[in-house]
Amino acid sequence: MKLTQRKIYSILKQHGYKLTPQRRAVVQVVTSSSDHLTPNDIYEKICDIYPGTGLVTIYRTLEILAELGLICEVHSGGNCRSYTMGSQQHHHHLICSGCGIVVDFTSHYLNSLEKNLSEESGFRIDGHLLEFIGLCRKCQAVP
Amino acid sequence: MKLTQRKIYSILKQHGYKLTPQRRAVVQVVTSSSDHLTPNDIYEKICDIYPGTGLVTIYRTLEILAELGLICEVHSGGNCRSYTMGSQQHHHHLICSGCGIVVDFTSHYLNSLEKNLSEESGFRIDGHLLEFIGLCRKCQAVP
DNA sequence: GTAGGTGCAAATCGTTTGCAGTACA
DNA sequence: TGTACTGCAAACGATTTGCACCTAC
Repeated sequence: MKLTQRKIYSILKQHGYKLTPQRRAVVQVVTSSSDHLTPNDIYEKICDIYPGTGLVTIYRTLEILAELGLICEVHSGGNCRSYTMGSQQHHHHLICSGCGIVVDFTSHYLNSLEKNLSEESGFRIDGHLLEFIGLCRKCQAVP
Repeated sequence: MKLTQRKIYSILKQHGYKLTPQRRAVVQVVTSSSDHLTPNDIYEKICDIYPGTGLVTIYRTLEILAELGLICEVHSGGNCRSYTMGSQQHHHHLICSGCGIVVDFTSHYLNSLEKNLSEESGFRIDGHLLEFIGLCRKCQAVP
């Protein structure tokens, strides 16, 4: 299930958030890229769409989108966070530390692991974060 | 293979690094804790061992140790990095969003998942990050 | 003796917050 | 109209850098 811009707009509205041009711009940028984007990447791209938008607004919008599960946060090793489109289907990331490319994958392993853990620990598990870091085929070739 | 302090010292020497008391102190702190430590955690612990050591030196020492693969960097979601002894015994965290308690666990699921992923994607996988977020038994009881 | 290591302070980077003005519903 | 949203600037915390002094080898 892929989230269209329209769908995101309506979800935002449903939750009582106003639809400002800045928010539209952020949504547009995020949905139109399959890469993971740092707030700064988004900021730069937004200069073309809706100039004058502040970086602060982008941070605040990303926070909302992440909270609603419309995008997901990626911790790609470095010191800055980045975001990528979230299909509502739970997925995980395989990140290349060389070029930064992100490969999504899903795994049924996690479901059973989560169930076991929950039973053993008594936790009510709400979510998880799984990321693999490595080098993609291309970057392995380049020294 | 478990890394002793002595072994780490000799590896440092082999690579042309000098053995200063500050570096010894960092190694001592890191090897004597099985937890994940932020540079600041280490800084505080070092006050007892070798007071006067600067936070800067800790950063620089950690960088060296990480580069030599003697410790490994952990990105526990938040905005600050932390380090842990690099044993090949990978473990993961189950974190309560209520009280913040952290439960460690290991999983053999991950090994097979990593292997599959590596084969399918062509990535050389160097590490991973797995965290579950939820509510522990106690926090579920308290509204 | 010398190159490498240290500590301080200041710079830097990513992110957050306070606040006054603005615009969506 | 009123509340939520925006943008600026300044605050903030983690990390890095410049530089003069120090110390392990």
